[in-house]
Amino acid sequence: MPSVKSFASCTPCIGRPRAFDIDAALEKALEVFWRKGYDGTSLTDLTDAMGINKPSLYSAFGNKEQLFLKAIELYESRPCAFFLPALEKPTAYQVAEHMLYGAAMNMTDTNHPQGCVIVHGALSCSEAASTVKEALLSRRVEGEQKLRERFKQAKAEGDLPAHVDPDVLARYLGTVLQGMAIQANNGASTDDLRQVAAMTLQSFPRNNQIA
Amino acid sequence: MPSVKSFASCTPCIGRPRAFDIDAALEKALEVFWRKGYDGTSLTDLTDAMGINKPSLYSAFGNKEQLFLKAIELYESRPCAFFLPALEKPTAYQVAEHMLYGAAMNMTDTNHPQGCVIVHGALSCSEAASTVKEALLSRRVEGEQKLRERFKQAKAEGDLPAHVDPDVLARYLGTVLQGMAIQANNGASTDDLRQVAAMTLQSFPRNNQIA
DNA sequence: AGGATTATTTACCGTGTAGTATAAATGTAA
DNA sequence: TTACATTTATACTACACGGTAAATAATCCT
Repeated sequence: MPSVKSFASCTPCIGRPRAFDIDAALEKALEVFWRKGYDGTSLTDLTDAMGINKPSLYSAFGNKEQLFLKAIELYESRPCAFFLPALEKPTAYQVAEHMLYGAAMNMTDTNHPQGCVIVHGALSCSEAASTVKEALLSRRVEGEQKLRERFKQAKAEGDLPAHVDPDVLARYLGTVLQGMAIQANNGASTDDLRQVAAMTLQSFPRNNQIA
Repeated sequence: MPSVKSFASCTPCIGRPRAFDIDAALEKALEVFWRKGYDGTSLTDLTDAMGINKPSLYSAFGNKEQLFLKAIELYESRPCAFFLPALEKPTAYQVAEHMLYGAAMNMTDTNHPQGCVIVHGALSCSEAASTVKEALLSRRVEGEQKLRERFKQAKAEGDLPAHVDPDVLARYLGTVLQGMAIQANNGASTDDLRQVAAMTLQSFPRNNQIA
């Protein structure tokens, strides 16, 4: 996960300089998409939040769809993102643990909208914006794929009992995480989601567990 | 749960008779909302699917918002609904079991759109339609409330160990069900969701279980 | 200073939206 | 047959949407 500085076109050295911070504007755009979904966000919502005009938005980011995709990139590479760091924990149980508690913390953080922009965006996305829909779907599929591979590796390392199915484990964890996104969007508290995390971990196999 | 025949205004005995079946039209409307969400469904989508014109729709159902609310009523009272019947199972474990497997079956049933219209509708609903948003939110809150009460009753009956918290159980189950709705909407199969249901039940306390 | 290049502002375009006014069509009741 | 009540179809309104053309402003390079 490289620390990318800017997700948009690099600033040229010639011509009138851009009057706004392109990364700060993208942060604002992400915040709006996060709160209102893709279709629910209008260009007026975006330009108001970003403090720029429509032509500036179009010249800097292409169009609404490309702006959204860039916002999603930013979302996944944020320092507070919990998914990728959790994958690197030493045991499968710890992977699940960090992912669940990280989600409980992140999805209810009041410094940004509640829930998950990927889950919210996908459901509030008409079939007219099929590119966006598919991009978001593939993100979630990729996420579960990474979980599967991580658990497969854990099994190979003897970190998980031989009888467990990494596919099922990954799907179960993915389902709970997506459910937590809905709960957070509904106003659930951090502790509410922590309790869900604890329950979820009860059915998660550890090494040497009879299960 | 009475077997209501019609969710719309009763047919008068005088004047030009209505040329369409109002309940069949409502079924069609539900199907569209289910597939496309609230904001994602246009009046043209609705009138096309229902086979009627806009003025007929407005005179029969009021407006888009009221039509949606009536469609949700229909959704919850359908014969294939799984939530309320599951609540009446004799033990808490069986309640959870029937609800999870019922959801796995229902949400992937190819006779209608995948997932849950309440989850999908709420997320694809701009703040302009705050009435709809709140109505859907209260449905989910009520659902979890019913689960809580059912598990509280189970505890009083000695059907659940003394140390379990009905609130946590209800929230956990609700979270998984909502996650399953997302998974189904993403194209998960019935078996995929059945596996999730089985995993979920592993952390669900039974009577006389050490847990 | 004077192009060249890029960003900003303002005003606009075509389309799709939810919702409605109006009048014709179709039935019942007297 | 006539009066009445209601639904139908057509056409329309006002507005918000995503996106853009044209002119102006600000900077760099020569």
